[in-house]
Amino acid sequence: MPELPEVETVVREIRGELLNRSITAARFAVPRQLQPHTPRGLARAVAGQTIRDVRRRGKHILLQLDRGLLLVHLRMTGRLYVREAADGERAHERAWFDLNDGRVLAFRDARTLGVIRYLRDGETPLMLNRLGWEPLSDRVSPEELRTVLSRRTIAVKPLLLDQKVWAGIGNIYASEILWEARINPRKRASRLTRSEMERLCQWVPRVLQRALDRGGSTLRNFVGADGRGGSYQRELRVYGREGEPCPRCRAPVRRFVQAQRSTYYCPRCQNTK
DNA sequence: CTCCGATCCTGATGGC
DNA sequence: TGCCATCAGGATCGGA
Repeated sequence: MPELPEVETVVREIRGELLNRSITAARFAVPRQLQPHTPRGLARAVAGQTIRDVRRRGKHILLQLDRGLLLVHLRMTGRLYVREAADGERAHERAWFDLNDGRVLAFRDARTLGVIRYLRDGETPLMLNRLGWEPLSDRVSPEELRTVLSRRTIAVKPLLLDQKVWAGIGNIYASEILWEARINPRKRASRLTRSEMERLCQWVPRVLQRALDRGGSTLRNFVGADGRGGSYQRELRVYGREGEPCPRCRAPVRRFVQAQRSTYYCPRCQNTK
């Protein structure tokens, strides 16, 4: 599920169910996902604390507790939702936070690449403090972007996946953003023209906001916290559409691999060398 | 610093 | 049906 629009959707869905509930107990199935904590240590740290706020930074979900922050990163296949304890486990659940209203905050993650951490008050790990701009709330000028990109020889598409630039963009929206901005995904970041940087600053928030408005994208039967899933996947312009006509110029969409990830683009309208 | 590739995992899918 | 290769919405690590 999880790029910024999907993570934000999850946060909005679970927020109301978690605010002012307290965690009575917690259990964890995969110790590796908790490092450097142990399952017992983490359970002891959060038990008895009340959830005061639920928010997002980049792709991280942050639960503000009385004395610290519970951080959840969904990575590739993680999902986070509240269910009735009596309903029983769903497939691949890896962590459970019992709430004082008889429900459970469950973390489901088939590939177990997701991460759960507890940060005591004042503790800010590299994970969080290296993150870049928040796309929906930080206004970024082309000049600021140019400063950040000046020494980056990496291609612009993998650059968008670098969370130290903008935090929250993932593989789907990177392709979508570059299609909207008509930028060649292979172009080196430092070589973008002034106009391309302007378009990037415009389209990064626009694409993510539009996806958020639709509740995010749901691919391969993954669903959001409430089990309904978003609808934006139907509106993806190029991602997953190899061979289909570009919605702008009808040229066939192409797929190729950059930094071990698929990139989709239109060779005609994004051919700016 | 920046970069690139390998790596961590499991499950779904498609070809034979 | 079974087997195998490939792919997957992410991020970190080590070496160059």
